[in-house]
Amino acid sequence: MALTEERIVETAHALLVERGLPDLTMRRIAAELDVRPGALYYHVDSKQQLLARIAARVLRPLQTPTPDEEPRELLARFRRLVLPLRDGGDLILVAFGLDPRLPPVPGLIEQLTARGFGADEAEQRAAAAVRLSLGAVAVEQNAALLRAADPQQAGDAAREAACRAAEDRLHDRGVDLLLG
Amino acid sequence: MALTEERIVETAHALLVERGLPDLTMRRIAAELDVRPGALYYHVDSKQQLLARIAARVLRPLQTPTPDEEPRELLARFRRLVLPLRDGGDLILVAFGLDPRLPPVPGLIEQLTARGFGADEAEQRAAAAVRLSLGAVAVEQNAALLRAADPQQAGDAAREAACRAAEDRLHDRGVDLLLG
DNA sequence: ACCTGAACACCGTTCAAGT
DNA sequence: ACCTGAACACCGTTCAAGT
Repeated sequence: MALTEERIVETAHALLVERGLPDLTMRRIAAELDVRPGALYYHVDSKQQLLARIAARVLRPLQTPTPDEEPRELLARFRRLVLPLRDGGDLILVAFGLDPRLPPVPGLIEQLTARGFGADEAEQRAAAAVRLSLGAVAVEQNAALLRAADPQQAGDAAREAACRAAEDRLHDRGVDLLLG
Repeated sequence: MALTEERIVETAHALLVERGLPDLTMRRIAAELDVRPGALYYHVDSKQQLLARIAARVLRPLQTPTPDEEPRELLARFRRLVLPLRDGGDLILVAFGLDPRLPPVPGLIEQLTARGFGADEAEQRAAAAVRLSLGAVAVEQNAALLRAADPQQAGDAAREAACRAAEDRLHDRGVDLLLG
């Protein structure tokens, strides 16, 4: 099958889901596609650009908006999308640097204006909420990685669940304050 | 002069301030200290651990608390400390994964309780505010790097200042909502 | 047009051997 | 105890040459 940017992004996305961002190297992606590393650069400018495409793909489920979805539910979906990807927060952080109007921001603004916020107010609150979610996810993922690496805490499922629950509450609370 | 962990952290911190996180390699740090790369590993467990020490050093000015400092001013200082470091947000994000009670969190909690918030409430709001700041700084730094790399926008000082001002307002607004 | 082969200029980390 | 020399197993990226 011919190599295309589409296929590269697809394969890289699958690799991200399975192995996480640290293992997402150009050489591994090439190997997965049975191709020499240099071949990727005929279809893709750089790894940076490829990561941006992958991030957009990760967030694609948020682009088809469930109509009248509550702002906090939209953000919760955002969070659930990014959280399971190892170092996924870092990836999406880069993507938002590139394009601040990535999902779920436009949908969020729409819902907030529909709920009576002014245009500027809705825009600011949406941007702040996404930044809070991203910061929280990135901190949480780093903490989880470190717990996994620490032999003292590794495999402690109860502790893991407690940390997750605490971060969930924190996130909900912050989002409520920003969007309430 | 004898190589010590202290000297390594000091040199690495200086290198971070001058060149940014992407150029902060073990090999460069070693070269700066006129030593072979392997020598660092006699004093430091890993790059990861070294980065955590550097992050703590970056945040040290926040540990000596200006008495009765307004919560938003404390967070503004946090932001001003991290923002000028190239990819500094990423570094501090890792550090907070390691230790969620890094400055300015303890001082922030203290100020919030002094202003009448309950202990849990103060803790949650402080954590949320730091996560918002970190997410905002990371997004902003990535955006600035991309603008600098884009020949179309590079060197446009007016646009740069406008972006900065917009992010400042966004940050202040978010912090007010979380700490108000 | 599309890909290979091979290189360039790097990484973090380890470890026997030297002092 | 502390450091060097040298290697190991990787990176992203480029580019002449092949098809």
